[in-house]
Amino acid sequence: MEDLGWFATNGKKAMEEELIRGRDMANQLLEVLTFDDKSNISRQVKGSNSKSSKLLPLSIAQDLVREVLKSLTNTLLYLNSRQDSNDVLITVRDLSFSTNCPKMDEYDGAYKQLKTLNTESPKVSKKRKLSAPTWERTTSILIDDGHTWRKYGQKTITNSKYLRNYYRCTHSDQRCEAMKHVQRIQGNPPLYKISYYGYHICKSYFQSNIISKPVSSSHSSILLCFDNNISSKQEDMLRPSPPLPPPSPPLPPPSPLVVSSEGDPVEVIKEDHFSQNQFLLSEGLQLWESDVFLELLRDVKML
DNA sequence: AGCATTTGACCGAA
DNA sequence: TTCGGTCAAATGCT
Repeated sequence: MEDLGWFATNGKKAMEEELIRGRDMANQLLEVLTFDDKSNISRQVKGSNSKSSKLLPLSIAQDLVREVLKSLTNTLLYLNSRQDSNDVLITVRDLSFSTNCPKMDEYDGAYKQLKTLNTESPKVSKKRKLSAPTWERTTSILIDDGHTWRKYGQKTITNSKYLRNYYRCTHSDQRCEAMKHVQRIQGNPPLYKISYYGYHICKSYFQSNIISKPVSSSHSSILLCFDNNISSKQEDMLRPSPPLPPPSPPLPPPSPLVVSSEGDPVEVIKEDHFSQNQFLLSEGLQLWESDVFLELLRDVKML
């Protein structure tokens, strides 16, 4: 429960920093979007050997979007990790890019009970999980959430023509007990309900945070743990996977939240068998066109 | 070989 | 008894 103290002390400041960072990123994004692509591309292709110059505007913009999303998500996660955050969930619901919501179990009764189920009975427990998810959202597109998930089951649900898919963090071997359920609740336009249970404590979670490459160096040093939930699998599909760097320096202890860093490709559920973690890479830019994204930008702009 | 997915079976809750 | 969540063997993929 000492985390509560940490949270009370640092939460507000951290949220403030996150929001500021998000605003900065949004501004940068705006610049990129209004940039003359052609001239920019030619300049960059010929151009310097600076790190950023290797990126085409599209990539830059994508990175910025990720940063914005990360920032917003982090803030929401902060808010959502407070006990009095009932109203925040409404905001979260609207943030279709948002992600898995790792929460301290101290804050989350549902998770606590789930954890109890998992840890107190070493034998196989097939108890039905609590109905209250840690985090829930409804979205028309399935966004990579920064974590890799392993599907462990699917069920037909009564009164629903769509299957419900069950996923758990691939790092369950690290005692990471994060899980998520994905169910399509509407066909056309597609609408998915995603429920997250528990939070990530796996290493990759920290790693992804640390290897995150800040677009703007000025705010890159925020030492918070958040989870932006972008599946690495999707990342892999987007960019030929570079080897992960060695584990980075220790982060603050069982941190409340975590930021993952990279890629926000669109996560797509297969129409037919609902196989998860299938992503439309080339459609990463769907983000740009989606109402959700525009709404997101609007929100950031208003900060 | 190692990891992810599929799928039928099992189990507890309602 | 039904339903939903999970397990685990079989299978597929890289």
